[in-house]
Amino acid sequence: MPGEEELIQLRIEKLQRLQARGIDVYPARAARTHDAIGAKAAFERWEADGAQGDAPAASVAGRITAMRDMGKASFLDVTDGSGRIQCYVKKDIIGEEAYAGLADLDLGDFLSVTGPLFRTRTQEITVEARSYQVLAKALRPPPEKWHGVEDIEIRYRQRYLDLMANAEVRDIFRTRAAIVSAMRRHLDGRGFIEVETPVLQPEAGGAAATPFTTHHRALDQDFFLRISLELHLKRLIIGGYDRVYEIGRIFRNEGVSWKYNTEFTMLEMYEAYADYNDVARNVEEMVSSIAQQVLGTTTAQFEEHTIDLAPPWKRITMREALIEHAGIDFAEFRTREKLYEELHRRGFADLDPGWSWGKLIDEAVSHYVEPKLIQPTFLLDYPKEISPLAKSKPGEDGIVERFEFFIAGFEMGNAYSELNDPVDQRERFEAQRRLAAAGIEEVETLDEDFLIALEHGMPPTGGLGIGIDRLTMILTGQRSIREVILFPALRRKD
RNA sequence: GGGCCGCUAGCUCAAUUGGCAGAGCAGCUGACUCUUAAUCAGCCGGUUCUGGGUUCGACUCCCGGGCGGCUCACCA
Repeated sequence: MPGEEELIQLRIEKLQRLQARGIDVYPARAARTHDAIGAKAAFERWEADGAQGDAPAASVAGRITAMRDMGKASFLDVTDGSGRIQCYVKKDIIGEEAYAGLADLDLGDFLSVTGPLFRTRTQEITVEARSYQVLAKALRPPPEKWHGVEDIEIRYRQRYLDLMANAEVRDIFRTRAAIVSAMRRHLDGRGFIEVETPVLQPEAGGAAATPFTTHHRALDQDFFLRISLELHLKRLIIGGYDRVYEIGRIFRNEGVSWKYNTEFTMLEMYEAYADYNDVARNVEEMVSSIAQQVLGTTTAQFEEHTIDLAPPWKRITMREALIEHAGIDFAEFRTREKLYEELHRRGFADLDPGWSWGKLIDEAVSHYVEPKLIQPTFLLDYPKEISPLAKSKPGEDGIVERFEFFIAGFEMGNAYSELNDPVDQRERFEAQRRLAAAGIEEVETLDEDFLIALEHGMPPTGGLGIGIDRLTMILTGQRSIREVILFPALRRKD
């Protein structure tokens, strides 16, 4: 019979047969004494203790992931969150009726099996079923047992099938959770407090990106989904917390690619009385500590690269890096026009004449430098025009105390000695506004409410943002950000 | 948004030059009381992403549309 509809119909008929026998196919409670791994461990302990007396018994519960029918005995594989355990159902032991009932079970159903543990001839620890209980009937067939789900569209749209079929995928998201957990431990251990700030904001600031907009009906006012966490966290520093962080989702209404997802998770942390050098030390310690806890080592394999995350990481200024990798000393091209001309001469095709000097430098760095930064590297001292929230570097005109750090050639995070001079900050916002009028750059919007906060006084502060998705990519060796986001943004399919 | 590639059974994949749309897994029937990608025999299963066109004949060629991947652009 089976097309999809027929397969579903057959399962519904089985469900109805079970119900006709008075069986609750979706019971509220499950008999369960051990998870799969725990049951095996219990049996091994009993063996290690000399196998005295009766073997331990267990109730295990999980999804039926394989059935091997031998006629008057069957083997079922039951898989739960801990792993897989085999169950042996023998007609002589379980009885005629219960054995016949196996016919109404399907791959994908949830089942609880109860009985003593034993080792089969091939030494596999197995539950010898004395009884079983249906926990939930599945109406659709699971993915194919050997190849699993390979179709990328199914994997993303129906992630549960991907997780069901592909253990490596389950591991990636466990690792992601472990990364975030280790990150919290690191920060909590250093006296940072975790806070939550608004996702819906009247101004979306803290980054140069296009926000999503929405409308609040009761307030009859438009809101933006946040594009960074920065400005609210600084308000908390102003309020008197010395160390704050937030791990939160942010949203940018821009293109998607292997390294950009529409919504992504960022850690931002702010530390009063620290500067960007202090932040850099904290970053390398935190990331290497996370790797040690999650991977058991401070090296990570990413494509063909072995990444060494142990501190200290390389530090190089943007100017030095451009000299080293491109032979351009931007000190020799101090104006926008000269730099534009030089890059144009070098074959940059898509330069916009409206771009600022800083934006042009950024462009050159993206092209010449970033792909070379395979081992963890702090790229220091950015142009002021593209860093409106960072403090100027003393003695260096047009440069601010800012770094981005790179691993495997792409950006992981961004940090500054935060600008705390409210007059300077206002001028920076105004300069952004002028840039927006002159060119096509995405710019920071002026946030008057934030400026008022700054005018109340903010201590010298070091701040940082890290893309958690990207860090997870590095630590799990994944080439696409969609492989580390459970439900990546996809176009709706109708 | 541009370019390139992909879409065939529930899943994983075939299909020669344009010539009857196939296999494995899953499912169904039967055999089998220690199997584990169980095995053996038989059977069922298709809007070939979608809408047009060319042709005696289209999974295959042409045009439009959808979704996805890669890439470029955009983007901290």
